[in-house]
Amino acid sequence: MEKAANMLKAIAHPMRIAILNFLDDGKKLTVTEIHELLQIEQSTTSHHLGILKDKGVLASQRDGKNTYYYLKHDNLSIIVECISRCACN
Amino acid sequence: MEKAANMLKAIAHPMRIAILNFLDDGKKLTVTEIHELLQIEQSTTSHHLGILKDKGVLASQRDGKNTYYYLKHDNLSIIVECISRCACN
DNA sequence: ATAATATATTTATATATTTGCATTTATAAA
DNA sequence: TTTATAAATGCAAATATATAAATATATTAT
Repeated sequence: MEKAANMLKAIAHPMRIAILNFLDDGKKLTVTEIHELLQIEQSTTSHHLGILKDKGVLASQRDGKNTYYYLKHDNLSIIVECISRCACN
Repeated sequence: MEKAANMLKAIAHPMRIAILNFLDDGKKLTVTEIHELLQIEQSTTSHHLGILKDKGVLASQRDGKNTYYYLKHDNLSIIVECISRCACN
């Protein structure tokens, strides 16, 4: 329950929800790609990704200079989708 | 997206997840019932319920001296269920 | 080894959250 | 009107979080 709260807390941030939206369908993106897509500082991006990874929301995989981040559990997309729907009224 | 983040942030707390677990299947509980179930202060309970209501997660309905709280959207249970499953590994 | 690029970490500051206690408001019963 | 019960609010201390800037580390190419 504590862990569930920490995962949700990690997700519950506009930037991080935006990141998760980019990572649906098993997509894998690098820190730089995300930092360019979201137009936020590289270090801030890395920090957010670190939080998501630390709390078990994302996993990462290094390939040369790049680190690819992706959803650790496919169904986490459902949460974002579901909350977005609920938020629309 | 901002609102979705706020709803998630409201949910993302151990006590509040516990509250939502009690409120599945359209159940309605009073502040006192929840405060006794969770063994936390009445004011703390009320505060948490206020946050959940303010962010659109719960709704309330007064009946005499009691105020009943319940899920505003049935499918919010899914989020708690889903995150709990993901948190289990 | 050096330079270039991609990530990660550290640090400092600002801001927000949690919690319990004391108090207040609202409703019902005596 | 007074009393009892239920819920909400204001306050303060402790704790946690967000952000950006600067710095550090890792990897590849020259």
